Amino acid sequence: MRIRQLDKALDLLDLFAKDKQPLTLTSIAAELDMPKSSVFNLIDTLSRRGLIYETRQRGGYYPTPRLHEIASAIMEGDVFLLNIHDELERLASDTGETVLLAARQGAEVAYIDVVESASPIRYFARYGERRPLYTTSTGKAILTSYDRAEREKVLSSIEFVRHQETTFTDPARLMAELDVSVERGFTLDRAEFTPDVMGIGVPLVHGTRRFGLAIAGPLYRMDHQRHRLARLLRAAADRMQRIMENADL
Amino acid sequence: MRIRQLDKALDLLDLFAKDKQPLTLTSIAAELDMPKSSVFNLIDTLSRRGLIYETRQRGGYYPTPRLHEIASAIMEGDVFLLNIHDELERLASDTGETVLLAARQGAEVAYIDVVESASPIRYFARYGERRPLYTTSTGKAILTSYDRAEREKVLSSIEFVRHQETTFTDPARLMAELDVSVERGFTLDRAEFTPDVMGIGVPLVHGTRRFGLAIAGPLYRMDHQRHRLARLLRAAADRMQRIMENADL
DNA sequence: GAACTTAGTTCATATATATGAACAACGCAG
DNA sequence: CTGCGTTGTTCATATATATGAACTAAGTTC
Repeated sequence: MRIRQLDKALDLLDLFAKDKQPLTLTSIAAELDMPKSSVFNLIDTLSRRGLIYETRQRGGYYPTPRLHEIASAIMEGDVFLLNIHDELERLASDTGETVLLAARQGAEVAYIDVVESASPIRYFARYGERRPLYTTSTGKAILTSYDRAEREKVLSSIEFVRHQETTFTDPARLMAELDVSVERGFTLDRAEFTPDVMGIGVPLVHGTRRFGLAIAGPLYRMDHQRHRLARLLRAAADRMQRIMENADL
Repeated sequence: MRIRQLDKALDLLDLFAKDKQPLTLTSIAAELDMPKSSVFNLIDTLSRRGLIYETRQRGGYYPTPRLHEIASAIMEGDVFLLNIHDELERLASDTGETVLLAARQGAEVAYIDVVESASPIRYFARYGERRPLYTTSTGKAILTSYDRAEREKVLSSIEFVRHQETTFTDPARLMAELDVSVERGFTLDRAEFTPDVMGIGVPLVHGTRRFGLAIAGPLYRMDHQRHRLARLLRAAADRMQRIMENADL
C-alpha cells in the first residue's frame, strides 16, 4: 500500500524542482489537487523539520538547503552510483539515446538511474519504473550475470506474460537467447515490452551486486547501428567496472 | 497537525544520511520504532518512486541518486541560499562558533541554514527550529530591518512570554533595545531564551526578503570578544549582501 | 485608510490507513 | 541439498488522520 501523503510530499518536491520558485499554500493545493487543510499539514510537517520555509509573509514557501545536505550525505554512502553517474551522462551524450541503470527487484528490474536522450524522439523512462526481468535488455543483462544453473532457477520462479508480439514466453527459448547474448557480448530487447523501443544491455557486477546497463531508443534509429552502440556501451561498462573496483558499498 | 508517516519517511532519510549503508526493512523497523508492515508501505512508496531500491535480494535498501537530483534542481531555484552557504561555513570556521541564518515565520524565526561550530562545547541548533522573534539575535536583527513604524506594528501583535531572567517582556523596552542595536551595528541575545547561550546578529535584506544572520555560542566564550565577533559577522554579511545583489529569487 | 481579496488556520468527524498477527520466501550453514 | 533463522508480504480491522466548512488575518486596491 502506498502512503498517499508521502506521495503528495514527494510530488511537492518535484513541483519545486520543476518550478524553481516559491509557491503559496493555496497554489500548492490547486497544483497537487489537495484540500488546503491537508496542504497546511504537509507544509507544517516539512517546515517544522526545516525542509521548507515561508520566504516572506504570504510570499510563498520554498525549500531550505537542508534537503540538499541530506541528499549529499546519503550519496557519500554510495560512491559507486555517484561516480558512475557521470559515465551515464557521457554515454547518453555519445550515443544520443537514453541511458538506463537497473537493479533486480525480485522478478522485475527497477531503473535506479536514468539519463535521458536529448532527442525530441526518445525513450522516456522514469526513475523507479519497473519492467519484467525477461522483457528488457537490462533484465536480460542481469540474468546473464548469473551462471547457467542459477539462471535456470530464477527463470523457473517467473511467470511469463506476453506483453508484445516479440515477448519471450518460453523459458527454454529465453535461455537460448541468453546464451546467444553472452556469446555476442550484449543483450537485446526488440520491442518486447514497449512497442517500437529497442534496448541494448550489458551486466555490471561487483561482488554480489548486479546491475544492468542499457541504451534504449526508437527501434528505427537503433537497430541498424546496434553494433556501434554496443561498442560504446561496452566501453562505458568497462570504465564503470574499473570505477567499481575502487569503491565500496 | 504533523503527518506522522511523512515524519517517519524523513527520519528514514536522516538515518541513511547518518549510516551511509543499506538497511533492511527489519532493521529500519527497529531503528524507527515502527511495525514492519508500516515500514513495508514506506519502502514500497519510496521505491516505486525510484527514491530507494533493494541493493540486492535481502541485502538491504539504499537511496538512488534521484533524491540528490531533485535537491540539486531545487537549489538552482534559490541561488542565493546556495551561494551564501559557503559564507556561513567560512564564518563558522573564522569564529569557531555556530552560525545561523533565520527567516521570520509570523511571530517566530526559523533557522533555515545552520553551520555548527567545531567546538565540543557549542550551540547546538537544528534546521527548522523556531524561537520567538523577540528573544533571539536573529529575530531582533530582522526587527531592526523594518522602519520604526512597522516595527511597532509587528511588536504590537506579539504576546511576550518571559523565558529567562533576561527575556524582554515589555515592548517599549525592546523598542529601546532595538534602537541601541541599530546604533551599535548588531543585535544581542544574552541568554534570553536558552540559558548560557549568547547570540550576535545582523539583518540581511534583499528587496522584500529579510533574514537574520547570527553567531551563537556559550556566553563565557563570546561575551568578552563580542566586538571582534561582530566585526567578522558584519564583514560576512557585507559579502553576502553583495552576493544577494547578483542573484534573484 | 477602509473595503475587498486572497492567504493561511482551526477543528469535529467521516474516512482512509497504520498495524498486529499470521504467512511466505529467501539465503545461509552444516 | 535440506532445515532453520531471517526477511519480506498480506490483509482485516481498530485507529489515527485527512478534510470540508467556517474563520481569521494579511496584503492590496481604490
